[in-house]
Amino acid sequence: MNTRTSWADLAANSAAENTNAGSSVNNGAIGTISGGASRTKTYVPPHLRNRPASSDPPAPAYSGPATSNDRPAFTGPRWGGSRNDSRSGYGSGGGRTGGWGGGRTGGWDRSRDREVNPFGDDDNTEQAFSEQENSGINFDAYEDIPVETSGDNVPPPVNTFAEIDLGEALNLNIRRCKYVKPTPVQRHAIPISLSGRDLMACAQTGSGKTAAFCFPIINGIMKMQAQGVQRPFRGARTVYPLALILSPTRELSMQIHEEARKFSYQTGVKVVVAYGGAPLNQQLRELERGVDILVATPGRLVDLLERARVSLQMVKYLALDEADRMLDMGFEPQIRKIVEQMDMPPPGSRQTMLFSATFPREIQRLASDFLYNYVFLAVGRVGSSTDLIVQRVEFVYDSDKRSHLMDLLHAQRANGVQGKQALTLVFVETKKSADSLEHWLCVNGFPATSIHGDRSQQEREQALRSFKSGNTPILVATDVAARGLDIPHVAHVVNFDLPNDIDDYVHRIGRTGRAGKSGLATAFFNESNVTLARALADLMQESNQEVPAWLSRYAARSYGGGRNRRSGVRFGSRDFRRDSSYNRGGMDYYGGNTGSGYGSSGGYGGGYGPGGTSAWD
DNA sequence: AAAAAAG
Repeated sequence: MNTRTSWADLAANSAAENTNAGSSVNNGAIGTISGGASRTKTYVPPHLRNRPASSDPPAPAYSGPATSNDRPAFTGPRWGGSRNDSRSGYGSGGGRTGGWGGGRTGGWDRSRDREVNPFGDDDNTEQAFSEQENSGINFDAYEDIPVETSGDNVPPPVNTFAEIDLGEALNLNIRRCKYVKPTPVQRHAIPISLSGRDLMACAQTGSGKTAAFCFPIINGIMKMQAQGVQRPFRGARTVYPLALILSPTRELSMQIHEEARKFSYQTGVKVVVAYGGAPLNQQLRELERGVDILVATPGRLVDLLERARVSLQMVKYLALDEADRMLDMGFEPQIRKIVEQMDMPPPGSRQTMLFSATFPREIQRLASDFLYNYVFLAVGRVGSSTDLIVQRVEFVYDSDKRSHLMDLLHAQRANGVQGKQALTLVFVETKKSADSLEHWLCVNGFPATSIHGDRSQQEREQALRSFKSGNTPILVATDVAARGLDIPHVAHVVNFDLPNDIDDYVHRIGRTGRAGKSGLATAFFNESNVTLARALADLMQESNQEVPAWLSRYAARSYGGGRNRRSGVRFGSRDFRRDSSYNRGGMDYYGGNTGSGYGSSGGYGGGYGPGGTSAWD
């Protein structure tokens, strides 16, 4: 599909494609979602299985309403109304006055206890581009996606949501989200989770992972509530979530929270988010109104745990998104503290799900500490980091990078769609260079904003909104924006500075080409990136990209240093338990390979783009 | 060496 055209054409085409309204919608399967299937097996919540009596939570003294059904919901805008990016275009000086928390105008109706409809048009920024996009769905391609599973008695995949008994309320939300058919990772992961098994899942960026772990969690909590689960009482100020979802960045936690709220609408399951950089008091108030699913970043959660405002004692579901990042050197101690050193039930007494697009084997080894008899699942490329993204590498000296970027942007603007610059995400190495590049772009007439860890949380969120809305169609970012963020319509990802780790590259370019759309990724390569040459060349080759001869020469010259050398795996990752080097004294009971190898390789799922939010992440 | 995550 990659006939050679100029990058400018590619960017323009990709932008055009992303704003065109497609028409072929498949709504056949919707009608077949069954309200309540005829499954009569009594449900045993995970915490009641294999559980020594001694570890039961203390008898609850609290006998009030056990579920969070009847809580008022917040109807106001998040932190005051929408604002324009104050830095957009330098001088446009968007006047935002309020700071945090000032804008809690909506209030909530205590008497009615009405839940805000998350499907409403609360969030205008998201709607700016996409009225009625619906790209064609290439369901046949699903069959070609390579899948690897390993572990004991792996539950078989399903083909439709109708085959799984998720419950009426959840089915309704799935329909509201316009999800017609489960994505490949959902087809496999949901039955595994519903069967009560722990899971380590490796699936490409934008493949529907959030729903894959949210659906079973929501379903499980609904069942617990139907059985009248009761929580301990340790003073009114301590809350007991039943599920915990951790992610490595604040914005990703926000995004997961928004998704989870949609999935749990009118299910009686309450989702709350907690992250740093935002006023603690507001989050505490939300928590006090009750929480079933807590979405959090590690730092803020540790804070809440140490203040005893949150107890993990009742956690029955633990999900780590971007799990490999969560367990890398910077995060691991914090994660271990949360998972192993507070009051969370141990593996086997809770259900644990780890998801990521990349899963290096040493990280798998660390992660296995959190898991009990788990299933490993790797779902092959689903139209990301592969054929759907055209990857280009250009040799550019540091001193030429700016003017080169300028050339790209100029040509892109010339080919702009509807007079609008296509959304371009520019990754740089440092926070400082993000600031200076943003400034330089603005000075040179390109409306840009930036996101990185030295900006205030308001600025970060504002930048993201402004970018999504097309107000500032260029976003300069550090790796804070590399993972998980679902930004529709990103036409072009520029690796102004390449990362040192090929996995980071994979995550970065995964910000484009989402939900079955095409995308373009351009990387500036020079001598300071030689350690990446081999991995980059291999990755590009694997995804049928044109590898420049000069890059191949760099690749051949480098001695394939360990970490960055992809070991010729067909796709994604491989269960480290199956590597021959992993053998702890005959503990071989994991060895059984029940792999449902769909054998074939290549091919991608067309995917569907339900208005606004994709089913894919 | 840098980025992220608490204030």
